[in-house]
Amino acid sequence: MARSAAPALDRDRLVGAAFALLEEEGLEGLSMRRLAARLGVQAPALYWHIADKGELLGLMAQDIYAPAYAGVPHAAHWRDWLRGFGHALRATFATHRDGARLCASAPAPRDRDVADHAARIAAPLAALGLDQGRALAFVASVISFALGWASFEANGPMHDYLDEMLDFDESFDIGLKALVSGFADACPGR
Amino acid sequence: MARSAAPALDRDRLVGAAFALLEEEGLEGLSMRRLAARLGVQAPALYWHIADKGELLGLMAQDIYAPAYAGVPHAAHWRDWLRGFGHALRATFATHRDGARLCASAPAPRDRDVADHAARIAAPLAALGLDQGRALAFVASVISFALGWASFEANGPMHDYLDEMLDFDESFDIGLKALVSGFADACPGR
DNA sequence: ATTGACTGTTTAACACTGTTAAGTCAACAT
DNA sequence: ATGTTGACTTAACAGTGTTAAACAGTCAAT
Repeated sequence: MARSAAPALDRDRLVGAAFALLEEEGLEGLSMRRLAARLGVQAPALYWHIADKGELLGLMAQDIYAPAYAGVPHAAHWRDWLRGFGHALRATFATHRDGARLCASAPAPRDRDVADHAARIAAPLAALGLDQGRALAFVASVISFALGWASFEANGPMHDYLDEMLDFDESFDIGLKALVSGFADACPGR
Repeated sequence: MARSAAPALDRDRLVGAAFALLEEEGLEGLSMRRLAARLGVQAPALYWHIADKGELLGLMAQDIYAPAYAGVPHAAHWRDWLRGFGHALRATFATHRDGARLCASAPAPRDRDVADHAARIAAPLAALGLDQGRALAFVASVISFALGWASFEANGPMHDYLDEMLDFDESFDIGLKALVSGFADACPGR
């Protein structure tokens, strides 16, 4: 069972190299052959460790989302948490080149338990007194906004267009604040 | 100058066929060769009419955005206009298969006049009394939200995940309402 | 010690992709 | 009749994700 021969390649090293390649070459340059070359190996070897490129992108997307969830500062109200989450998301998208485009095009894993996954997403908000339905809807909204914004911002020519007449950071903050504080209307009490 | 030989191919027919192909095969199946085949022509012939695939996608994106702008019902307040715009956007994205992903990946045209373009985007809101800076920021926010939401929703496995416990239409509406009504805070007077 | 299984990788190949260069053929102007 | 130009074809390049088959190596059992 436990083999002693060092395989020299595993999922983690693979994903790590993929991120390094992404940083250097962008999403277009992230090809299986180049990734293999960087790992000193032939392309088909990668398929021993992952099913296809989609799975690789999925793993990378997970590694982009995870720190966003983890990096939300402690919050006393679910609205503060959502704002923190939004900013954390945007920050993570910005740290990895083409991060938003990657997350937008990465397929979600398909073997997971649905209810479990949803519960995990909604957990931080549920802990702050929000029912799961609203929690999911709000999180989905914030993710959509951050993802859409980052895609928008990452669109080269579009960026140059708006850069002269729009402060991206400030405008994102305005939009996020508006979105979250607007949730109050959809929420009884509080 | 005016040739009488029917060229049989022009930009409009090209874009039209591209949309038909998109509907049938999805964004992945939208290749230059397949598009050419559908037009009864060889692939390189397309390059007589467009510079590259990016330009084709850009034209298609324009044809997706345009009816969204045109389809916003008359509004007395900029907030009503923004809500109408958001819904129109989502409707257009939904009309064309992979519409959101297409718009997210299509490059913006690069020869246009920046100020002019921005002015045109902000015009409907400016007419309702909003200064151009805020108008651009708000429109960008609504586009980002709708785009991100549609990308989110179009992500197959993710959709199946959330479909059981999330009403996409209703949740989008909640988010959009929240976003737009939240803009009031960023706005003096009104 | 030899066999057999299993892991991890290689080589070769398939069916594609976007795109360019060069050639072709009709319609027009001179 | 000649040349120009518009619109297209054929051939090709360099690259893509992915699969099948072959091949080392290392392990467990015989």
